[in-house]
Amino acid sequence: MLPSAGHLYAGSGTGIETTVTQPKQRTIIRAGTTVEQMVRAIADMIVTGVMVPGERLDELSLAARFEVSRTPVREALRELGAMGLVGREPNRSAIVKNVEEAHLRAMFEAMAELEGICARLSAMRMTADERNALEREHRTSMQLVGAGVAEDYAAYNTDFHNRLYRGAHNDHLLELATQTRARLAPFRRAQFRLAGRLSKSYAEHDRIVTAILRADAATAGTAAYDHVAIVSDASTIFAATRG
Amino acid sequence: MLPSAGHLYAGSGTGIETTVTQPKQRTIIRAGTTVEQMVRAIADMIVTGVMVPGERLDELSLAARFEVSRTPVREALRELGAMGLVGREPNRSAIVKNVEEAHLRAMFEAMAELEGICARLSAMRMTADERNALEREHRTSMQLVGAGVAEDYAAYNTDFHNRLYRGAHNDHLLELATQTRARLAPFRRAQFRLAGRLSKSYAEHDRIVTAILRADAATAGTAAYDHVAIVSDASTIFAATRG
DNA sequence: ACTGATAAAACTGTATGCAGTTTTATCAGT
DNA sequence: ACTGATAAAACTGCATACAGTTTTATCAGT
Repeated sequence: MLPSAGHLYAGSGTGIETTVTQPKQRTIIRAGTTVEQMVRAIADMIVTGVMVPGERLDELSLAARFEVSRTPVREALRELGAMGLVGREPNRSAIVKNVEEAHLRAMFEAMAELEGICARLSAMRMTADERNALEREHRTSMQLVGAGVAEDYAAYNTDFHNRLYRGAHNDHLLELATQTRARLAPFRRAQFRLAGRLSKSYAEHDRIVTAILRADAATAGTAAYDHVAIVSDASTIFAATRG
Repeated sequence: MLPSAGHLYAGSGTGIETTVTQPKQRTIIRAGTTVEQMVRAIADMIVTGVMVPGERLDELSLAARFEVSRTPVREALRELGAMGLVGREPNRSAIVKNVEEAHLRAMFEAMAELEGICARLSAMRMTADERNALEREHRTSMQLVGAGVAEDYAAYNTDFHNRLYRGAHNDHLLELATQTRARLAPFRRAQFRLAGRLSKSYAEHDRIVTAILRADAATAGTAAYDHVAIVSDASTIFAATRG
């Protein structure tokens, strides 16, 4: 599987790896269903520029490429359509959408606002247990920074942000944040490959955690907003250089 | 098609109408593909409570219900999953996601935050034309309040809020707001039947409009937040009485 | 050569079939 | 009666097949 996209995964930490001989345990990484794998793979190819905007994604070619039938390909394309990464019209091939500058910025801006809200609400609503867990995990993550394994830190990072979303104690907000984050995932994946980003990220997290532990809602909100805004900047630069 | 959901469309304005005798021209309304129709039909059934949270959506039953094969059903379910209306896990039936009491409050809170953000950004970013249009429409709506036709005011109200969402000049925020609003729609509908709600709504709009015209972002944000929060209160009361 | 009609190829939309997984029902052992 | 094992039924994931639509290639008429 993933014949042409394979190299994308070699060091990207999505951990798909489909050596048939190996049982698909892989701790918690869970490769997921065929369709999920394809969604991620294609999403990555789109945002990394391997597939250029306007490029046709015909089902048969993709099926051949991923060595599956057209059925899962169709489902993957539909999901990518819902994610806004590909355009779809009846009886026409799906085409790679131009995730152009403007919309990317919009998504990051929205993400920043959402994270800000979650952090603010977390500062007000997190239980003692949640605060303790947040602090504990945050401290632990320092070691990951030292180790410099981007892959591990990315996994922790996801966990950290999910804690913020859940800490707001608002299911719908959690859903909106998760959803937006999922859409930005492919853009963010490339992020941690940048030098020095890890320790900066940790410092930013620290500001957020400290504010939340102090129940300082306003500071937590702005800190979280800024954290995303920074990633946004770095990411748009990346997007600009690839085009 | 749409055997059980048919009545939903009779007066709902989604304009699907599937009388087979009629050619599917329908100007620009475009019924769309089978899958699109199903997505909308199922989404409506979920949101209107015809399908209750936790209910299993097994593919075979749906296929029978809509008189199609499982393939389009699967694609519809995948899209609904991406929309967040149904939950999906590998090898399990899709299930209708929760829209219960607690979640309802969460949705209103999230909606308030989103409206607040949109109003704030609108105050900063609306073009002169947008501001003028907003003011003009707002003034016109006063007559609707006088007439007291809740239905007409509701239509205007939707328009007003959409202006706010668009005024933020952020596609993704527009999407999140629209999506959340759509989910709350059924709960909000009963709102305007409450006595005195119309003129109160107008007054609240007025505060928002004034702030936006003055480019007073902070005031616009809080005014919009409060506007939704008020509707939320009235609505949760309603929700309590119906259950 | 150039346009327009026409046929072939390519491709999407949907149906159906099979393999593997999960759920449900049945029944022996206690 | 009640638990746990086991077999049957139900259902999902994926593959394949076919019908209908769109695109491309070909060729007659100018």
